Amino acid sequence: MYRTHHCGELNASHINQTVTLCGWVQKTRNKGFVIWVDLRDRYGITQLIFDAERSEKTLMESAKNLGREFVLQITGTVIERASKNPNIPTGDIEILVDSLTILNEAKTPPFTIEDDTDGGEELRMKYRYLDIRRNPVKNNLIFRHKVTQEVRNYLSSINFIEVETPYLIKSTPEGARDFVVPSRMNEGQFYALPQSPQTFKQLLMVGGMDQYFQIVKCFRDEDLRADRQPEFTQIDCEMSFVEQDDILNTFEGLTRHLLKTINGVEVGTFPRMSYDEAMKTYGNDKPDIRFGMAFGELNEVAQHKDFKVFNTAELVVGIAVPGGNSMSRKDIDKLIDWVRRPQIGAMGMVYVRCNEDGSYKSSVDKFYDQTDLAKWAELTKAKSGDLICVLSGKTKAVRAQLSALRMELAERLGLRNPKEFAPLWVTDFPLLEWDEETQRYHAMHHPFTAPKPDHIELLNSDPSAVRANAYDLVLNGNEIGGGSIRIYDKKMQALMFDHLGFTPEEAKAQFGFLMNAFEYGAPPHGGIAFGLDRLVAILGGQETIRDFIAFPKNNSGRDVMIDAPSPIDSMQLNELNLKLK
RNA sequence: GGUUUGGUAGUUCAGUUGGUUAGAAUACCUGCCUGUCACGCAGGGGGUCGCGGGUUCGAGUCCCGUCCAGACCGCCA
Repeated sequence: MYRTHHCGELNASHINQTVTLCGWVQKTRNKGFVIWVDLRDRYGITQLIFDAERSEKTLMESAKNLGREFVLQITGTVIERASKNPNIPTGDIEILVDSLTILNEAKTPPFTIEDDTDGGEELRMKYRYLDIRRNPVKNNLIFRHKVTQEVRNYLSSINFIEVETPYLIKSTPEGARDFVVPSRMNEGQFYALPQSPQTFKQLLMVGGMDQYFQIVKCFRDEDLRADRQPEFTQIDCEMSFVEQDDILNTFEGLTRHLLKTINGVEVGTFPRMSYDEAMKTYGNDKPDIRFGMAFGELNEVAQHKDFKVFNTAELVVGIAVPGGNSMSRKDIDKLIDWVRRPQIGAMGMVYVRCNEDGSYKSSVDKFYDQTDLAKWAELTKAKSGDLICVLSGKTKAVRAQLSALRMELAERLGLRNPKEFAPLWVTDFPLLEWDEETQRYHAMHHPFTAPKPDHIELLNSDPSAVRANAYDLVLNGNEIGGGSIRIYDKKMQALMFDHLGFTPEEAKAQFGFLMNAFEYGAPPHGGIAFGLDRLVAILGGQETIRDFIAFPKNNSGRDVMIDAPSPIDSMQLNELNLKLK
């Protein structure tokens, strides 16, 4: 047996016991007459003591030569410290070491293994195994484990069955780019890694599994972000014989359970908001509702004056920034520069100062009097001391711009409290979305989403008006889950592919297996998938998912530790019948 | 593909208008230190200023190109 105890568990009650510990050298403090060594493992830190008076000379010598991150096994006696450290759980005791075994030596690590490390992102990724020794990363991984454990417990307790689905599947042109895998045995043919187990979980419903879930890796070959990795994990779920409400209630239950067991937060019934309403009120289909700053549409009161910019705009819309009137002219100018950055793309910004005395001072006083501005304040729910920011232009673009401004200001004002959780269901998503590039409709969710029954008629007359029983679960301004009621009728599915521009032959070649299955008694079904990485990060109070993934990829999709992707040798290429350009 | 910020000691960073031998902190090494725990004190070693080119009497600093990294936009059914 290597050890009798962990480095985090010993306290005054263990005094006089002989113990054996294993761990890494966090730090040595050599005072000459006495050497202290902080020994660290997953559970904590225990102080070892080597003493000129009480320890053998050879032992003192070996202790002197210990370097950071050496791996040790020590046996010694738990003794009370002469001077205690109230800051750590083991601070009352230390181990007077009798025997010391160096299990492994270590080079000096390239960054310090401490909570506030001096290491930069790139270095930490290259030596991720050292990074994982640090508390913040270690604790995130443990946190993630707790979340997945709770998910499995909860779903299992309500009759869900976890089923694994294949990773080597078929490439489809819809949606994100596929990662492809060449097949050696089938010359010139490729598998694709799943972007989601979507069709398989539907086939499991046809197979009568009734309530399925899977914590599963998915793959999308698209550019990365702080909250996006090319391989990521979903909590993928599907249910048979359900309506939208059944699914929303079931997974509201799961989410509430997680918030309670993981965060100790009790949340009431989740509010629901239609997609159209979310776009109108927050300019965004994943609004952060922890704070107000709802949009006020000002067309009625701001147009038909002499201000051309507004008169020619499709939408004039503003938000009230709480306490924003305290901003200096310079601050506001900076804010205007901010919205004019190409990433935001606004042409300019009109502002109204809401003075304490109830008067208004705007950047467009030439065109609007106090009565006009009072109406703006009413529509944006601005109070005295606020600043109203107004943007105008094409509806879609302006909403995106003002939404970005709203989030930025909320961040600056500290309104995005990571300890506060505001879940929201966004429902009634459009079924289809016009794509300018390919000049055709795309499925907004995916091509298996059912239109609302009373909207089927609209498919021919006004496709973009068709709404689906599709929904997203939004938490603190992040989409953490999304799903829909599926099509389970072959004819309906064929009609859907038709609207998406598939010929019947293409539809059959790519999704024939699904439509065939629908001919053998497919139950009505629907489901949802949660982005686990994102969910875990947000429950953990962060928005970047990388430190909740043991071995993440960098911005260019590289694993800098193992140096992947990398070329393969010509033997391998030959075997796969591949030739490089 | 685009916008933007950065790349200087092992590490995190500073480096003024282009001007002497490129600095600080920390880490590392040596010595000292009778209770440390961010230990302290004294000393020491450590640099292809990402790479290539240009301007100049002179470039870490200015210009062009390029590579790498971060954030964001496009993209992500």
